[in-house]
Amino acid sequence: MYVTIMRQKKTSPANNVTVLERLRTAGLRPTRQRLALAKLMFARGHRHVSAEQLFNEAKSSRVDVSLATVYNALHDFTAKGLLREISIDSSSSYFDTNTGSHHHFYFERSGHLEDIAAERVNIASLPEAPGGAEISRVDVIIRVKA
Amino acid sequence: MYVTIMRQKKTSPANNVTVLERLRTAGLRPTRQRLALAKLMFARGHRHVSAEQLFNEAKSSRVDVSLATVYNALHDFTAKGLLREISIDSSSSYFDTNTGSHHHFYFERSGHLEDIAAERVNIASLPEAPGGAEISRVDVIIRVKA
DNA sequence: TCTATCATTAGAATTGTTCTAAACTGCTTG
DNA sequence: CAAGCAGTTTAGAACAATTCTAATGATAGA
Ligand SMILES: [Mn+2]
Ligand SMILES: [Mn+2]
Ligand SMILES: [Zn+2]
Ligand SMILES: [Zn+2]
Repeated sequence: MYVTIMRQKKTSPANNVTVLERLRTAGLRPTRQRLALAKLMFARGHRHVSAEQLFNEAKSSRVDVSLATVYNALHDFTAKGLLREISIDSSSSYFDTNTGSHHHFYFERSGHLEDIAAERVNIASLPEAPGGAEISRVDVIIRVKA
Repeated sequence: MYVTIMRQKKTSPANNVTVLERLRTAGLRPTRQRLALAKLMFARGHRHVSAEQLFNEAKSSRVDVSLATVYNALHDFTAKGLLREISIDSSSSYFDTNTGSHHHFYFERSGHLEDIAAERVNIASLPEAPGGAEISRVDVIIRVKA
């Protein structure tokens, strides 16, 4: 048997390569599941996605992964700096494909998050952390009644 | 039977009156449970308390309330503006006795929250909310590696 | 190709929180 | 000071997000 039939959904080769390289560079084995999930996450622009959402997208795309794998992948990606985890509404957490410095609008009615470029928030001064502790990041969340 | 024996833990009358008035003013019936919980919450300075924490404090103080009542009270207090709910770590939410405008240090290791007076954070400029939506509040969270 | 290591999985378990529906209590009215 | 109703409390069940378990499967280096 020398023929392998490829029946995977077609995606742009460039996209494939990019995602594969991103995983390898991050030190993550590019398994079938992680590749598929990473493609779903990173294909379109920046997003704020919950585990449940990604799990459903996977199902819709006929990517057969378990929910545990979705959580594992999201946490692994986060640990390697490919994603950032955000908890605003304590009901569930979002994974942000935008890992650069930025802030958020939070639409209270819908629970939706929208990025704010770092430059659009001008912080003139901040207090120093108690005991000179290191600041790991500053999050600004603008809660909007909408 | 004309004698009612009072075996409640003694608290300063002033404190009692204050808490009772706060509940009444807020439009909340000052029930035995709410009074006890409000006293625990507001007795010492500003705090960030989880439902579980308050439930345990109640037990320690021999205040016999159910966990459902703790949740009900915390949410009722929040709805009436006596508390403010904060969700940073998605594992559970905190209730903040400081309802004025202020910000927070978040100690990532311990999960502890510490207030920052509003004046200590100087925001020079903020973007307008999309569609001119009303901003309900701006939260600044300084995450500290400690 | 072999194999150690790492990843995936189904389903059970855990945890914070909410729901249910019955018992109870604060408050107003007569 | 009843009576009675709306608002409250409660035990425990139910829920939903997430994590764990332990067995199976895949990856990558030798
Ligand atoms: Mn998480
Ligand atoms: Mn809540
Ligand atoms: Zn974002
Ligand atoms: Zn606070």
